[in-house]
Amino acid sequence: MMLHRTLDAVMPEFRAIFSRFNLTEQQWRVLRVLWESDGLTLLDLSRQTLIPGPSLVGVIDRLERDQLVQRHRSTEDRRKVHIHTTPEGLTLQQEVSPLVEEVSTRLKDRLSVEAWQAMLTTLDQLVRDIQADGVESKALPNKEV
Amino acid sequence: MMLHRTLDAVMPEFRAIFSRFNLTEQQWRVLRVLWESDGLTLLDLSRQTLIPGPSLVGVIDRLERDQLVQRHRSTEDRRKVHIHTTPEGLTLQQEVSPLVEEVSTRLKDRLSVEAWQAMLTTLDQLVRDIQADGVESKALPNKEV
DNA sequence: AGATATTAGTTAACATCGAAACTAATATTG
DNA sequence: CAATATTAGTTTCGATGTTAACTAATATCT
Repeated sequence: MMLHRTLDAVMPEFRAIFSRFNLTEQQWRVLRVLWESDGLTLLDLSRQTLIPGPSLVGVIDRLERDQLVQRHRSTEDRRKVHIHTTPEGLTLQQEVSPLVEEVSTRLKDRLSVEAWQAMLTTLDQLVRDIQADGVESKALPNKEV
Repeated sequence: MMLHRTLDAVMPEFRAIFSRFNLTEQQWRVLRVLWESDGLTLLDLSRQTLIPGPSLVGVIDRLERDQLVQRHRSTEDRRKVHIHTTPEGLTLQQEVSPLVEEVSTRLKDRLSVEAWQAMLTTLDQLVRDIQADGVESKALPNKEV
């Protein structure tokens, strides 16, 4: 529950930025990843943004509607769809990125470097542990109990 | 983003429990709080569960539909609506609580007590800091910059 | 090859979130 | 007291999360 509370406290600052540019949080997440590695497939995007597949479809729909990205059906494997940013999308990055960076830095500066690092390590450890177990129990679904 | 990732890793274990009893995460949050302090008003519930008001209306609607809680319009201040659990709701607690407890404990045991405590402290500190600023900037909205 | 399984993307149904507006009731103020 | 402000709850709209099913395309296996 503490995690929820923290997100509730932290996110509004970022949303304030996004809404100024008519972006949502996950639209930003998608664009941010695409700016690093353009042409990702939906599945890869889903993994890197932590946005579930079905939701991502809608997010991409709206980004495409707003001319910020484009869908390109793969020619070698026609199941796959690659997402590419547009010039408009790239321009947007130049405007938004500095603002996001500034808020991030301001947040980090509230805490000591050690506390921040310790928290990241702890969270990361927790995630790894759980996922290690998760794989096990998914790999052997019948062996329970 | 690390917070998102952690929630993504942690929550499925709990949802597995809830879905077994046809509960959603926030239905559980509401019931859990009500079991501690019955008859809370919607606003208080919203604050304690971190569920925004408009969403809470729907959550209560469905809990009421499933006979787990009841709405009671206050007589002294007819704007207020108090939410009370039903016998069915209380019964459900007896069944679900131990399971949730068990998973919580299992999660905590993955980490050292110090790491766990440090993380809670850090998150709490972050939230307090932000909210301190937030109050300021809301109290003096024009004085920015 | 032909049936079957798997994968990538999508759609559907339902619940929730976020922001804004709206109603009813109570409080404040001139 | 009447106009106004505030408060509690609700509704609405657009976007997202969850789960399950469904389509199209590719891979596997007999």
